[in-house]
Amino acid sequence: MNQENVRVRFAPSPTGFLHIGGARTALFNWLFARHHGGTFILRIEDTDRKRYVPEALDYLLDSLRWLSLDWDEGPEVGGDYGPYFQSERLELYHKWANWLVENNYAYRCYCTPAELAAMREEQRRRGLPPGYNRHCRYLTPAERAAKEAEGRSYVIRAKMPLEGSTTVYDLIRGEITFDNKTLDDFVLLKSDGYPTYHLANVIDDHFMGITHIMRASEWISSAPRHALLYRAFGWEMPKLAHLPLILNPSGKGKLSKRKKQAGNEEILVNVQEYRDAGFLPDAVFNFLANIGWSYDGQTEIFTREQAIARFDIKDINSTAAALPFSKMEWLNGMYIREMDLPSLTAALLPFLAKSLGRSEETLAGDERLPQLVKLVQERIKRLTDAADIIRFAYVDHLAYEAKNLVAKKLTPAASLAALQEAIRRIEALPAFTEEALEMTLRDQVAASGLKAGQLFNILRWAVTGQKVAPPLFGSMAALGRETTLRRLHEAAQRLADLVAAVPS
RNA sequence: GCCCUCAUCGUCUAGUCUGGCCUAGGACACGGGCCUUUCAAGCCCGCGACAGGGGUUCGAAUCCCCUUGAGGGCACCA
Repeated sequence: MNQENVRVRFAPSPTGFLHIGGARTALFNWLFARHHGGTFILRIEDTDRKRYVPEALDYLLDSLRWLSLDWDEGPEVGGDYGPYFQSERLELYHKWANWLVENNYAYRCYCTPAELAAMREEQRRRGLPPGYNRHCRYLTPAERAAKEAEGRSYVIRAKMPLEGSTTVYDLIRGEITFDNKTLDDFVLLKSDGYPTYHLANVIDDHFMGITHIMRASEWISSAPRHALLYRAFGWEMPKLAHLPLILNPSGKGKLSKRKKQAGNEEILVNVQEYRDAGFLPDAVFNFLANIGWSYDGQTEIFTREQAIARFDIKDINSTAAALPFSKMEWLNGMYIREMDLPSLTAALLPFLAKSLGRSEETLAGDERLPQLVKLVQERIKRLTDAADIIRFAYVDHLAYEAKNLVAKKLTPAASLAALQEAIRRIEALPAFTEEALEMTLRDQVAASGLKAGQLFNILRWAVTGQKVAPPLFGSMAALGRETTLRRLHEAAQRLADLVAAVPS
């Protein structure tokens, strides 16, 4: 095992909700840190003031906590390498940006956004590759002094080598070489005094003692820029691992925050959407761990602890993956079936409350709830599926057509007779339990020569008003003697009316 | 346009580094069956892939090259 003290970070920018791909990145970093007994750091990259969303930090922390991805250093927990908000580290960035200028690795650029836009337009029109034309790199001292005298605002750009090549080593992909000619003089420090990702990330990773950088593979192209910065500073670069992208379910394009729909299939992009859609955090964790990484190529379901024990960067895939959404549903169902009743009930409460129009307190106090939850456990994939299945227990009046009470291959009159016999038996029951109900009703089937399905279908409609419902005896038991019998009598009345209306 | 990356069932993946154990394994989905009072759950069976072409080798999914395809990047965003 790795003896070095592993320090990794997840470094989101607070611009909105936590993207499921971001969550996967966080998850892999977390697994890696936990596997090595290292440190998982949360760093907030809030250097883009235009896209900054104040509430985003709360969303981020909520989502990470929901997934139980606890961080050892960062917001709310502190640490010895803070501050963990980049907006509070501006002095550091200025210091080192200036150092780069003084040591001829960077220069001040006075080009205005308008000039740059014009330049880009020109490049586009002439079919040239986009990129800064290095205008200010070649300013004479006099020109430079003049710009300064004008008091023009400036950015600091990296002075990239014009020839040669830069090779980075990726733990997942091996060596990746870039021709330096293709690297433009990117911005390090913006005119508003905030650093760009490239500068801040290198400085912070260095001073925070980061040992491994695990980030999405969309960053591969910037890796040589970062490598060159490390070289200029004379710092050792952390080990790199670029994680495979998560694609849209269609497999076309990376999973974007905007595309919410692919055909009829819904696409859940943010972690909170998974929660709201009735997914369990453990299931989402398990699901995410299976994208780009696999436990052993055989086992689909595993605990966090098992994943931690087995996690290794070397087993991370290099191939981009589409989200297997239907597998997410299956997995969630598996987790639901594994839960104990009290946990499931607690998890279900907010969803039931919302859908059934009752308060959580009311529902929690309903003595029938445990039985109902039990009925639901084997037939839901998402927590949101439960309400419809047990809705029959929360309506005052059942709305269904009387003809549904007529069993297959039976006349209305015969159906009525069967129903009445069932009522007689149930009323005679000394104890209204699932077992007692089943025994006497199966007795009736045997004695009457009816098919089980014939009798039970009549009763299901009578008791739940639904074609599809949970198992009959359990449903009756959950409903209770009084409600069950009342509904049975109502059904008998409807059937009687039907028989009277359609004599045959 | 330029640079970079990737390429196994519809999808997620194992196998690729260290060629032979691969007539390519698992899972989801799909189809069929069993069970069964409906719906589920569970169990069983089935369908289904090494992108194509060249090499290297006694032997290639595994190594090399080319083609094709897909994706990412090319901002005073991260």
